[in-house]
Amino acid sequence: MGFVQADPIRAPARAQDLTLMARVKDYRAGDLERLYPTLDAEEDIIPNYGFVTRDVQRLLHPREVPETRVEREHPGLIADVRAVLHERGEVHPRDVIAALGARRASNYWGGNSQATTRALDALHYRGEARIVRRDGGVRVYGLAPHLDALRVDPLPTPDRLRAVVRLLARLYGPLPEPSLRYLTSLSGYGLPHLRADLRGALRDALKGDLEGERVDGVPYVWVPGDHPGDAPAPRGVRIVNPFDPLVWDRRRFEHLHGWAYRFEAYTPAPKRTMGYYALPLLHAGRAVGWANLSVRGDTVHAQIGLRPGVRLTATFTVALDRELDRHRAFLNAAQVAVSFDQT
DNA sequence: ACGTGCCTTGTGAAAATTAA
DNA sequence: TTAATTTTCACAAGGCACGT
Repeated sequence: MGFVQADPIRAPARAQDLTLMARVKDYRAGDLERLYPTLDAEEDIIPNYGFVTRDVQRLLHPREVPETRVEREHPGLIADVRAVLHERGEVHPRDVIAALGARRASNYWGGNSQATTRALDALHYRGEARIVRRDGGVRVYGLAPHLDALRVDPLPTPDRLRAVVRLLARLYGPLPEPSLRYLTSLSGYGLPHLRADLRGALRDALKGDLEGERVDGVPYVWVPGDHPGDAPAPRGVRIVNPFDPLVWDRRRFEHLHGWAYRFEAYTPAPKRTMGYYALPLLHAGRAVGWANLSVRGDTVHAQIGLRPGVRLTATFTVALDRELDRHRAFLNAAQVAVSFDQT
């Protein structure tokens, strides 16, 4: 995949775990965090925050970063945090609070965070630090000599840009051209000084690297070898997370499945129609509804919503039970309790 | 109390398309 | 060729589930 998007909300498991359990045999919730130090994995941004291989990370560095908000709000703090990191070699956010004191900083999403933690994040963004592991989901920071080396000997910029667009097209394609444009612009956060060139790289890819066809008048694109007609017809039921590449592009979802899936975490509770963290549910490749999963005690509670007109055939319920049992094992639970939303 | 992530919606600007 | 209209793009703003 090259990139797996991270999200910490456990409903029922972190997004990265859900994405991986759909693709890795016998994957269990928490495996990525547990095995991360032994894997060819880094945390970085393309097109969003998540986990990348080092080959992919080389496309993103060296990164020329404009002044971040925490640097503006707390002049000099990042130098102090850098000094603590270099002195210890490895720090948990609470170590830095202990060393430098607690100070508030506003974060991008409108909330408050510890200023020192924002500064660690800024060092990571700048390629001056890496995530060495997570401690119960909390990032532990260390030095990043492999990124220092890239400052001296970077990949050629045109190669980096071309590979970024190809990665997006491979991971999220086949997909509508405007969606690839959107993914490319989002990736500008991972390559802030190459934003304009990224647009050019997309133009070049559309003329050269990628293939495409119109579907119902919508221009779809993909990397050579990924022609949608070549994929085997999917079978069974699959419950996937909101950030899975299979459903990430809401435009494609709506075009292919005929209804709008929405991530409703930002929707005020009374206005939600599916649920805070409803997971798209597919049967034989068609999105037929959603699932809200939670673990209480040793039981996975599955609340299933179905689109109008979807019937509970024997084929469907057997396949659903099989999928829920996969989730039960993944979540290390003993049993499953299923209920259906009234529609 | 804190750490952790981000998608959707609204708005105005720009670009593309169509009409004059 | 220019004006009008439609479509696309870019940006800003905002909240919460869950575990420690």
